[in-house]
Amino acid sequence: MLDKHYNPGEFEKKWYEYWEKNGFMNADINPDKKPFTIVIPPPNVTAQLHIGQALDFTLQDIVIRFKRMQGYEALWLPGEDHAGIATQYVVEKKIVSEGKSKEKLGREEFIKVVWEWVKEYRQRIREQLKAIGSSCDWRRERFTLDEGLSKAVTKVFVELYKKGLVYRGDYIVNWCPRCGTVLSNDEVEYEDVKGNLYYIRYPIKDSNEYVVIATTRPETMLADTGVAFHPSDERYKRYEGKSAILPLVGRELPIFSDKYVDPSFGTGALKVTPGHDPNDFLLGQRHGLKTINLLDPNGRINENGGEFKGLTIKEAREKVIEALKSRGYLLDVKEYVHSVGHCYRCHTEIEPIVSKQWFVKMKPLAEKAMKVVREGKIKFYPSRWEKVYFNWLENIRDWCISRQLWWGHRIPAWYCKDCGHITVSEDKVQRCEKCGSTNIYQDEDVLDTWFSSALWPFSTLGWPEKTPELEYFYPTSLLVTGFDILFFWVARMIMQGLEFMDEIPFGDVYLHQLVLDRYGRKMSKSLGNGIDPLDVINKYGTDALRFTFASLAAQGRDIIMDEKRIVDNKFFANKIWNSARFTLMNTKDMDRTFVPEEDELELADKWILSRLQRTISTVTLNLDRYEFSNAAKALYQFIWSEFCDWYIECSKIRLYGKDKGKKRVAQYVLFNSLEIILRLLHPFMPFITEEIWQNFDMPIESVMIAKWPSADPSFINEGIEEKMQRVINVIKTIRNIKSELNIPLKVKVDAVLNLKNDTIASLLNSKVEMISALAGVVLKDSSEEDSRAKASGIVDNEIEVSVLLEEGTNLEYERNRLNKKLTKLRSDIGHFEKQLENERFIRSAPEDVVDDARKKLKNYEIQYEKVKYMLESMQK
RNA sequence: GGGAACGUAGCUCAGUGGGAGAGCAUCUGCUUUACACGCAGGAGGUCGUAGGUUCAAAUCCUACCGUUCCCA
Repeated sequence: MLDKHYNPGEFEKKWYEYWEKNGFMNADINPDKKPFTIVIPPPNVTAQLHIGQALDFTLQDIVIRFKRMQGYEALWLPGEDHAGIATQYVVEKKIVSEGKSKEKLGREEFIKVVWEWVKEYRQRIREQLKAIGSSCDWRRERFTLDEGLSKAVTKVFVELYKKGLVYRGDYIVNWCPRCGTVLSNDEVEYEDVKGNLYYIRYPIKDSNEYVVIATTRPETMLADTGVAFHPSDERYKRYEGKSAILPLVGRELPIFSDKYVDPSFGTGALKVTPGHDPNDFLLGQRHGLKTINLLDPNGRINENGGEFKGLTIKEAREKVIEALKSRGYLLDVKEYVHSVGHCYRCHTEIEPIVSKQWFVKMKPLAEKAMKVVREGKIKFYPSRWEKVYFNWLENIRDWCISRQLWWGHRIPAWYCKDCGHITVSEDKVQRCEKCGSTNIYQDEDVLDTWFSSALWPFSTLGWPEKTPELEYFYPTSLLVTGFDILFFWVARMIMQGLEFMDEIPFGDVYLHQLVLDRYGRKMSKSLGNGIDPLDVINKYGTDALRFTFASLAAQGRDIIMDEKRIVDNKFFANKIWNSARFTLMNTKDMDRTFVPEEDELELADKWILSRLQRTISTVTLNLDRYEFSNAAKALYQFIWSEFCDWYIECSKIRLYGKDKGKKRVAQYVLFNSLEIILRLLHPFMPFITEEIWQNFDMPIESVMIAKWPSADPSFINEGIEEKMQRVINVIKTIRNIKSELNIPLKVKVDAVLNLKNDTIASLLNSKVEMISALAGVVLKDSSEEDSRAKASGIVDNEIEVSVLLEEGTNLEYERNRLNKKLTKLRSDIGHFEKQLENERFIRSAPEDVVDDARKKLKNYEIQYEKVKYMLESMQK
């Protein structure tokens, strides 16, 4: 027996264990079934899961449970990501707080400590995934640093190198001084920072003239190798071809023109620093300028900085400004807000530097990746993301993949100290492949984490081995992730899938929103506004959280997460719980083998079955389109406003009545409706549906492996729905009248129905019991004379209902009600009269629209007359 | 500077050419034996602004105002 209140904490864990023990979540190669595969976006092992990931995994689980019930061999492959830079950062922070440092520990020891961290957090993540209800096949769990996956990474690197798509070169890259590594362009976040614009005088060689240059980063002047202006800028034309003398340093700088320079910025003259600015780097390449690197690997000014050697960037800036000022070069300082790149992991300001790094040539890969989306082989949901995807790929630049970290896949490249040759190989290299020397060493750096996650859809299935799993489950069916990693991850998976599998990695990409707090702010540690999914689960239950996610997962870009929404859905779960409790209480004695004949079904039975079929098709259709919120809304509306509010209430008459034959028909419909509801609801609310299912002693051992209901159109009956709606409207009209007159619903009043014809009469006469029970009335024969005052309402053109009033009832309320109704009808009539008076409307609008307007006008006119008559007869 | 969105009831959002919708909040009345985590009934919007297209615009077009995100 079910408790009066829904207490999710009491059963959630139990059912997850039950599913796991019975292997319901496992997927195996099965030639008789079609596969449906999702690989999890592997969470970083840096921390436990946050609410955004809870959303991500909930949506995946909804789809995977749906597909599993539909009969697919549904594989949801779980795993975690080693997250190179991020994990190294958090572990480093931890050991520093313990008074240690990674340098003191050394590479090998440090990596050991990281593995300990990884072990702990992988376990935490697993537990959280289970708490959310994720039905993953845990036997297939993977980690990006697993042996097999590492082999895949090496193979991809080597093959791309052989194809010339991976190369090593000097280029301007983003360097994070805190992490001590370079980053890819995509790992840099730009932010407006308040700074200054410094106006510096650059003397012209062999003259008394000078140009003034404005810069936000005066310290980089030490590495200046040119001065530029816009070709059309008359102010500087005469200096073209001359040289400027770099203050403090004395180096000669060629002066030249280039369209890149913005004449309206600062003074229109630009100092060019190819070694420390990405745009200047390109400019320098175009004009053959020297590139000077100012920084040593520790982030301090090197010998190229002359007197400033040994200082950090920040210190150097102050000293340079001081020197410029004291030597008369600094003319002005103005406040200025400009955009500065920050490390996406530790938020330190990044330094553009020129350095030798490994890159992936992106253009050829990008072409193919665009093609498959253009041809519709990969579909984005919502589709507008395709534009963003194309925009990025069209402007793509080469991808810097080497990282100066210890934690990650070591770059499989060996340098020969004798001949300088680079040997790139999948196996450990002992001698230089060119000169045979053993005087070689492996690259110290590791690969960007995203380089390995780009292979995730096939490396997790066994690639580079030709496994049967790969054959069966690849390409995967769906990828669900946040739009924030569209470039980092989604696009790169598409490229690598096409390059190495010769096939797309997935057919559908669903990009969900980001979860914001209830004020629409991003959740962050510094704001302290993050929501821990486990807290929510403990408070309201997993199913309430999951249903909330589903309801909010619409086409918008954000999800505003207000705890109130979760509370609402906990109430919904309680409602479901109690409808099941009611059903259980009232079907204990039922014979489950009994199936009623069609003519035994009452209006309400046929109605709920018809509505149920519609709900099945609505939910199925919307899940097929990944329209989670529409599916959730359809379920909410059906369960609460139709099944509970109307069907259960109607069924009570028979369930509590004496007629055994009628009772068992109601039991049949009630039980079977609930059973279908449980199946439909299961992907959204797996725990409560399982708990209820098990209480009903169903023949199938878990709702999770029950079949997804398929809509049976033969049960859909518009005529029945319309009839039921009219009965409902009668009841609502009576309730409305009573409420306006302050008569409590349960106080029975006498009422009379005025019906236009026999068809209506026979419909309503058969529903007298229902109307009496649900509206709280005793229906009187309309032919009987009754001198009591009446309060009447129009249900529609053919049905009028009058409540007979006791002596002394204040009729003022009733008059107000009718007058309000009259005003409404008058405006309705006005609207359609106006429309129909318009000749052009009659001429141009489709016939059915015109007919419809005519019909409505006529109806309103009839009703208007009736209400007017009612009012007049009350006046007397 | 380039690109993508968004602006509808107090809040969160549905609604892609034919009379403005939902949930929550709010108001009123109810200890109705599944559920007060409930039941019933109300009130609440010139659909950001201004033009245009159309017989007809929340919906299509243009401009503007406001908000957000991505890229440089």
